Amino acid sequence: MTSIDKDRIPEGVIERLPLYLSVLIQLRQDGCYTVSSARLGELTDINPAQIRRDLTHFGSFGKRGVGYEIVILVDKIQAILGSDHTHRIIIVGAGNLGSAVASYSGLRARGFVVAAIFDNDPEKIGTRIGEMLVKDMFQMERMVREQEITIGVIAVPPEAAQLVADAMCSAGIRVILNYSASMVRVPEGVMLHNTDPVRELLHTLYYLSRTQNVATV
Amino acid sequence: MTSIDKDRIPEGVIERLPLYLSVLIQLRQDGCYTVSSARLGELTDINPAQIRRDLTHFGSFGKRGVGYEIVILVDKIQAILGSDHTHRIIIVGAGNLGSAVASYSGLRARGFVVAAIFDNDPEKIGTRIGEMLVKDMFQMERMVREQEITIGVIAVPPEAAQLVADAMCSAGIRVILNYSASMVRVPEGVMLHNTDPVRELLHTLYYLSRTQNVATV
DNA sequence: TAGATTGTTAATCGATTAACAATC
DNA sequence: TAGATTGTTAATCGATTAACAATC
Repeated sequence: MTSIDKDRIPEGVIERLPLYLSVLIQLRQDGCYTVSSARLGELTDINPAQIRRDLTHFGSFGKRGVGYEIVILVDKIQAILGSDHTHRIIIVGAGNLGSAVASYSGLRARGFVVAAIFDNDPEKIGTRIGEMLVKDMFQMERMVREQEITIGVIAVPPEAAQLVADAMCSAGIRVILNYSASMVRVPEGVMLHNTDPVRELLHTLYYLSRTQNVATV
Repeated sequence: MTSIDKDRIPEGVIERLPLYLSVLIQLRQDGCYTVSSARLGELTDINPAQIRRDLTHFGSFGKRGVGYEIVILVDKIQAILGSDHTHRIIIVGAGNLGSAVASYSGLRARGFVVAAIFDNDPEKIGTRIGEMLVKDMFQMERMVREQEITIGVIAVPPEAAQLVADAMCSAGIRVILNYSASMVRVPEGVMLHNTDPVRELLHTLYYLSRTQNVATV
């Protein structure tokens, strides 16, 4: 009835774009030039019609009879997501989890650079993770403000998670990826991803106990 | 039209159950006894009507005019998911990522026990992660078979991920949680979760660049 | 009893998919 | 031209939500 939110994109579409991107980048590495929606569908377990429809929300990037040129599609999706330029992120927590995130090879490959890692443990401050010095937590707010960093990763024990989240929010962080075992709350306007790995295991457990076949995710 | 898959449960429902469970366990810890769907809705950012509807797929667990008794609901959801008993899992990869997963406090709390950690690096084999000895990768298959372990976590560098996945599948692992930066393929019947943290960052990036308000996830 | 909240129906909404004309 | 595959419409499907009677 209204014509206003004509170009609102369904959340599901946005969730699938990064998946397409992963596969496309892999294909590009493998030396492919074009890919059809049918092939993309195989690789992602997503219906080819859906892939085509998802993409048309943003334009028409393919050639009929041919398929999609991979480098073009990569560029387009990156532009849509805003990953066509580098994003600086901070990590709070220099334990195993923080170290794992910091050295995660997928970060750099997709345009994320770790600007700093913070901890409040005197034993960790000053040590190195890869080539990066662990900084004192009290420097976090200033650095986020000064360098206008918008993305923060929480990699601390559950007791400390909410405190860290609060500090991040007041410093101006706009996206938080929370890896701690505890759920945190953030003010309106801050985007929060509670990525609790166990939650996924539990989800899968349901299907395991029923011995059903399920699409891989 | 058909009456056969009358009690098929939508995937979305199963995905939300672990979230309800997390919140309920937290509430129980805080000393609460009952909770209404309205309150659960606030805590999870899910519509109360949806919560009630989700639960009725499995029975009616609440009291009208009162709400849900937390301990009962926790039990019920755990029974539905199959997390009412302990599950043994293995981890392959004893680096930072594997160590982080192994020492993740949320595992034990929700019924998962790390049965073993494997690596193929001689420098790591024999060392300890927490109280657990890192075992040689070549022992993995036998142990999985003998102890009938069904859940495996991949925490190795991307180059090794597919090899590890193959080994797990042939050993009889039925659920794989892949934390490596590379996508793996598994045979039909094995449930795979590619949990690529960067993919979530990319997804969120879209909303960041648009400065839209989005429900937290 | 009055107030609250569930369980459940029915309506809405939106996403997925099949199908096919357009076109490379 | 013939074959392939996109872009797009229209149909289907399923999930979300509002509303309310049941009942604690």
